[in-house]
Formats: sequence, C-alpha cells, structure tokens
Amino acid sequence: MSQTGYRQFCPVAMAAEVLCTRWTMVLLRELIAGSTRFNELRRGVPRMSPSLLSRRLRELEEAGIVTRHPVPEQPEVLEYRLTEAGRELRPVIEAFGFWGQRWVESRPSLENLDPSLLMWDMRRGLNPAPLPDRRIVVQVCYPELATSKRDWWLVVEADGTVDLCQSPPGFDVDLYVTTDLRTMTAIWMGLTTVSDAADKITYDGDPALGRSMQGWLGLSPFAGERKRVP
Amino acid sequence: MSQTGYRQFCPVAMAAEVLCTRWTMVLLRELIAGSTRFNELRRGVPRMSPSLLSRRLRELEEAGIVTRHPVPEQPEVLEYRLTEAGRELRPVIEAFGFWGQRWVESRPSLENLDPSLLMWDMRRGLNPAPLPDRRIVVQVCYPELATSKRDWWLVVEADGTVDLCQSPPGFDVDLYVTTDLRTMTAIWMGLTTVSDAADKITYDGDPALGRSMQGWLGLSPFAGERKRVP
DNA sequence: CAGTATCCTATCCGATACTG
DNA sequence: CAGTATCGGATAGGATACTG
Repeated sequence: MSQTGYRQFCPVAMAAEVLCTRWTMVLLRELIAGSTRFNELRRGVPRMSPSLLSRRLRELEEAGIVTRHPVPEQPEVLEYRLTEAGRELRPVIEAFGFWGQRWVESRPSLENLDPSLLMWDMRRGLNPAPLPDRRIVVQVCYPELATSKRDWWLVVEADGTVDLCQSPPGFDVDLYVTTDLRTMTAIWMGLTTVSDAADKITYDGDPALGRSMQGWLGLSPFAGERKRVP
Repeated sequence: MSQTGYRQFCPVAMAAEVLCTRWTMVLLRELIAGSTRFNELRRGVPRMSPSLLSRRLRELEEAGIVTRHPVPEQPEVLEYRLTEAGRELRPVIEAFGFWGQRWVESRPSLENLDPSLLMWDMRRGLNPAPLPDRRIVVQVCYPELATSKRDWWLVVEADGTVDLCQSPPGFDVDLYVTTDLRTMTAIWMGLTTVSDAADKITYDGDPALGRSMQGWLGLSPFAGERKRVP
C-alpha cells in the first residue's frame, strides 16, 4: 500500500488499510500457523527483510493484532502472540488461501521453489498419528540441489513432536525418500499425490512407511481444494 | 503492494499478490455489490483516480477476475462483469468487512465523511419491502453542508427500484429527514440506530415513514456486527 | 540470537489533461 | 460519458550493516 489510507468509512476499506500492505497477509498466515519468535517468523517468510518484518510487527501491534511478551527465561527476547483480533483473522487468511488455491495459476509459483521453506512447512504439518509409536526418522533427499540443501531429516519423536534437521540427527533412518523438489512441492500443495508421482519418487528403508507417506506427510492446509484454473 | 511478487508457493501469498494492491479490495467490494460500469465504479470508489481504476480493471481481467463486455445498445462502452473466480471472492470480501467492522476503530473513518458515497450506498441497500406500495420520495437534508451537497432525494418506485437525485425529482416528497452527515453515516455503519440518534434527526411529512425508517433504510452489509474495539 | 537504523532506489500512485 | 496517456513526487521496502 502506498501513500495515505483510503479515507472511506466502509469496513472493507478499513480492513484493507491494515491488512493489504506488502507481506502482511503472509506474515499473518505464519503467525496464525503458530510461529511466535522473530526468527521462526523469518523462516516462514524468508524473503521478507528483517527490517520490514520488524516494522510490520510493530504496525500489527499498533493495530491491536499482536502483542509482544518477554520470554520467561530469556530476557531481551520477545514472543509475538496474536490478540483476539488477530486470532479472528484466521477466517480471513483461510478465505485468501482457499481462493488462491482454486483460482491462482500455480505454475509461476512452482518456479520459485525453496527447500527450506517447504521442509519447514512439512515439519509443521506432519501428522504423526499413522506412524508407529516410536521415534521415526525420515531422510528426504533432493539430488539436484547443492549439497547444503540436499538432505533433510524429519525426526518424529514418540510423543509426536517433530524436528527438522539439515545434518544427520544421529539416529537410524527409518525411511529414505528421494525425489525432486518440484515434485515434493507439488505434493505438498495438493497439485498431485504421492501415488500419482510415484515414478518420480524412490524409497529405501521400511516399505510400510513409504506406502503410508501420503497419510503422514503434512500437506498445505489448502491441499484439499481442487484447482479451477489450468 | 510494491516491487515484484512474493515468489512463494503458498496459496495465501499467491492470492495476496493479486488482491493486496492499493484499492483492489475496495474495488472488488464495489464489483461484488453489483456495479458494472466505469463511472458506477467511480462513484463507489470516488477517491481512486480514473487512471488507476482503469489499470486495476485491466489487471483484474488478466487475473481472470473480471471480463469486459460491450454493452448491447451503446457501442464503445464496456461493462465489467465478474467471472466465476471473481464471484468466489465474495467470501473473501465478506471476511474483510466482517473483521474490519469488529476490529478497526471507526473514529478515524468517521472523520472522512462523503455524502455522495453514503447516499450512493444507501440507494443500493434501501429495502422497499416495508414501504407502501406506491412511489415514495424521501428527501434527506444535511444542513451543515454546502448547498451543492446538502439535499438528496431517494425515489423508490412502486416496483422497488430506487433512484438517487441531487435535485428535486419533480414528485411530491413523502418524508423529509434532516440530520447531520456524521449521524447518518454512523447509522448506516451500524454504530448507532435511528432511535438512539433520535435527538439528532428531525422528520417532516408522513410520520409512519419516519417511524419505520430503521427498517427501510439500507444499512451497510456489515452493520449487524458489533464493534469489539472502542 | 533478536532486532533495529540507515540509506537509496524502484515503482506505485495521484493529478491532470486528453481522446473517442 | 468512458477511458487512457503522461509525468513527477512520495514512499515503501530491499540491502546492508550494525547493536544488545
């Protein structure tokens, strides 16, 4: 948004004035997804500069959408929590995502892949329920990428917490998944499925884990919506 | 929105890229409310410059949200109609308006009154059902305004169509309503009611029409939502 | 790690004037 | 009435470097 506000008394305009500035909706998506710390937010919105992130967080605070709380143990570190006004933005974000999934062509955004963002999102959404009741380690490999971004480990603890590592976590790997980043992203977005993309994925390790992957892989919250444009 | 897109594969970001540019959400509100012609849109979004409106309409067309159709009788005149993708933006706009009504402080926007915009919105929303089954003419007067913006006539035909005039329509006036613009705007937004603001409104003419005004006056679609901020 | 200040440029947008 | 071209200024926001 540029220049001054809309100076209209319509609630849509009033909301747009707060919400329709660059990165704001994406940042709110991240907050609503549960991130609370500055660098957590940065991981979810990696192309946003830290100075702009800092500024937006202050603006959201002024708008009554987030509050900053010092973290109990660590002094000088803040946690950003949504207020009730912020939590009530969930339907707004969902409406955006729902519409975007249906009506925005995804080809262009599939040109802008980002393994760390994808893995970060997968970590967040991973569904441990179908997994065996012990620690499970899944290694994902994207052979076409540079070494520093090639290998990722998802560590699902018995209690259901999930960690993402970029170096071997020191536990035995239960399943190796090798594919290309575009395929994995398309699966995450719900544009294809594990079985439809079977010829582009190879598994090694526990075969049962590979077969059930579609079930425990955490997909985008909007993956269920069918595209309405090519 | 500035600069290039977000280059993210998240549907929220994809939608925001299309929708979160200046004036776009407000323009869409107007399209969804039913305006189809260039100057109709201008009346609904009066502070938007015609060049930007033109540009946005082209962008919305590129995004598959509107299509332009030549008007049957008049050559060289276009009508802007929402596509299915555009019609599916209704819940998005509604989510914005709903949230804006609840959580954005309205004092600042009540500093930016605009009688022609207000009357235009009232014309659109007016509910003819409770009115007698004949032509009804209501004259609204804002004494504090300059003569050119002081008097407005709402002409409700027997078939329910409503016209807005800025000069006497030539029919007898059934009801004169005199108030100040701020009061009328607050009523339209649902921040107050006709009866709560009774001391700021005077009526002349058919008393029954005055008494039933809250019922036939067209309020903002979001007027029913209670503010959650002061 | 968490966050801010500075600087500079791209670009968005507003005003105005203009055409079919 | 319907819509577009031009132009210049404001400012948003990206890059970078820096501090507690």
